[in-house]
Amino acid sequence: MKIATYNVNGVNGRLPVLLRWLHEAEPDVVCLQELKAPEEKFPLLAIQEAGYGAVWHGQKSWNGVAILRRGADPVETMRGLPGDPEDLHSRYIEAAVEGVLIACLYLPNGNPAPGPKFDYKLRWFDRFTKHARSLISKKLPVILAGDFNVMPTELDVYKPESWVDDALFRPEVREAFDRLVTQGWTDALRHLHPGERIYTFWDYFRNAYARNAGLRIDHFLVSPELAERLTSAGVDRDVRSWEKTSDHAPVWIELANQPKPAKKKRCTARPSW
DNA sequence: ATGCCGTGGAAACCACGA
Repeated sequence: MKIATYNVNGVNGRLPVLLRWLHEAEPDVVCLQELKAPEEKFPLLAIQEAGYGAVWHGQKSWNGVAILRRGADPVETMRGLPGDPEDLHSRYIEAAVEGVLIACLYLPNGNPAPGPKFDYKLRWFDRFTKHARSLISKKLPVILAGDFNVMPTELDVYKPESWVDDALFRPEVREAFDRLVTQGWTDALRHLHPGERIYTFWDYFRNAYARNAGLRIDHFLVSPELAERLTSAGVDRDVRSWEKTSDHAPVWIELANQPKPAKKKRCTARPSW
């Protein structure tokens, strides 16, 4: 199973790019962020014609998240991050696909920092971490995928020294990411490519893509049993060079099919009592 | 390194993004 996450930066403005990439990459599941479209303007028909079912949580102008599934509709299990009824941003949606719980998130940017937007980011992160705790404690296969708006380490930034005061790289945010991962999640891209420079975002200006002045901010965190099933992971960075493209590139992981239940073996171990 | 580009929405500029 191939699962992707892609901050499209406007699902309607980006529709030709999205459809071309779906056709070429053929992911089984896709988490989208920054739809920038209200509920009724999600391009369901075009996505269905491309062979995907979808659940989405839209919002006028900003934010918006969706989960696509090839050949069927995802089974939605939650929309909106729990923990604050006052928070109306569409930044979280969750669905079940073939026994895997997929959480699609768009964590707040948080700039300028310090300030109210940064405070909101930290509060959102805290709520998300609480929810992630409840997911991992269920011992089910879970994937947290999306735009986390965090570079976890210096390796994830083209020029770390110029980002230390930024809301995407400040110590509070990196520490929050650490606390989350420490619950038992595996950062899939980093796990399979330790020490490698991997970017998922390049600014539109200053020729960032050509200079490879990038950031790794789109992540896959997988639960322990899925970590064992990881076979590969990567970034479709070429998509970033297309016309009218997003400033993010699609990121993906592949999971081995669930191993068939082992044949029952005679238990040779002694009972512990 | 400062939103230098890009999107969406409202009103020919503004909010927002990272």
